[in-house]
Amino acid sequence: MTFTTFQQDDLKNDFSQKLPDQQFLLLAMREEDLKTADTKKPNRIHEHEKENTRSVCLLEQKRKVVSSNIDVPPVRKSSEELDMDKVTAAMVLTSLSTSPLVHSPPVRPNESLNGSWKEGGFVPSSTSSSGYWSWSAPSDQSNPSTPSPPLSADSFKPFRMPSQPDDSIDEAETSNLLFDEPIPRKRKNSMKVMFKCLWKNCGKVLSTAAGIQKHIRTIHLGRVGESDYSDGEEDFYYTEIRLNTDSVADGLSSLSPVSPSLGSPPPFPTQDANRPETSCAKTETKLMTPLSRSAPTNLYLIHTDHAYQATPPVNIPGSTKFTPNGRSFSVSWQSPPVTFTGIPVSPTHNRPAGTGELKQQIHTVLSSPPRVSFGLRKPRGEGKKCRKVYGMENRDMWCTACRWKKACQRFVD
DNA sequence: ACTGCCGGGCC
DNA sequence: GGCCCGGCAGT
Repeated sequence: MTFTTFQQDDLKNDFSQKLPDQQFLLLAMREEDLKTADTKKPNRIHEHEKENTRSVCLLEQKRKVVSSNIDVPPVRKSSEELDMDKVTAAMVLTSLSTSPLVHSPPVRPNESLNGSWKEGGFVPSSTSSSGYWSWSAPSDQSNPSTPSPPLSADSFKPFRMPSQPDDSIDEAETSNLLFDEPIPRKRKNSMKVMFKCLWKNCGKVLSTAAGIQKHIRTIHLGRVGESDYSDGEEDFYYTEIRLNTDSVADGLSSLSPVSPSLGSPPPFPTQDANRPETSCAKTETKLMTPLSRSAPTNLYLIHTDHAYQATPPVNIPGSTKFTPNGRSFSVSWQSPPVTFTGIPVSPTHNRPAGTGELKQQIHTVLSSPPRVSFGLRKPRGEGKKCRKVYGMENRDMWCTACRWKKACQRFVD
């Protein structure tokens, strides 16, 4: 499997020729978009969980647009259509980018593809020149007998994708969304989706997202009394696991993008011909744009490493590093039956505000426990301290802590 | 430069 | 544990 890195300029032009034979997904965001997303308070993701569904719907809608172009390749979209794409893409990006957990966008083929699906999958779209969605056409059809769309309804999973509903999205800020389709289509019924707890030393696997969330909530987050309440934090600590019963690893996952200019966390789309799913890794920065589709046998785990993260990124064999515009991110993958897990970053990180520069990298890590990085140092006390109040000359009046150059105990902030 | 205080050493 | 201080980092 290979991924290709595109520069911003590539996206503006027809880059279809540059597409590798394999699937890939490329998502581009404007720098402003990323900044916007970055400056949002992490906690906000917890405030709009109910918007998750909306995010998913938007994705589907977006996908629909894509598919609509499939059969009409070189035809340019109408301006109205383009506008809609813009809006939709912006909304999707925004909502997804704020989601710490990157789940692949569920898409219902029947609805989103307008019946234009062909057995082989997507047909190259000419819309790439418009900076929108673009799919690469699979070169072969792995399963002619199953002319179903790559994305099946039964694979739709209501992943929670916290979004920010009240954040108006400026169409003008919408950037490019480029998708690519995995070439080979996978057979249905060969995958089983499970949810694995990423909590350190846990690894509990449950069959439902709700179950794993509840598990995390009650067991790890200690929210016994509010087991029914979810603020989305538990999303950070579990990942989707695809258990493949098929030995053939023809599925590919796509990867996506990143803001060429900012190096945002690339959305991570993976595609499953039959079971599109979303595998999302949340990041507190909300920069992650989780547009993922998974190949039947692959599950990607995305991890974003911020400058403050203490743990260095882990690269595993079969990974690729992108360096769009100097900003890099890497993606790792493996063939089935290996499972990728997106490692979420705790939303509770102590992160400096206004992180304009997003030094981010996306990594896929195998079975990595959730990593949580804390601020190295607690915020400096702002109030008066013994030293200031009494002065150096009255050092004997200082509290003990101050005398010992420890955190002041008398004038606690 | 000043200040708060962490991390660590010494007793 | 008490005491002290080098040094980092925020202001």
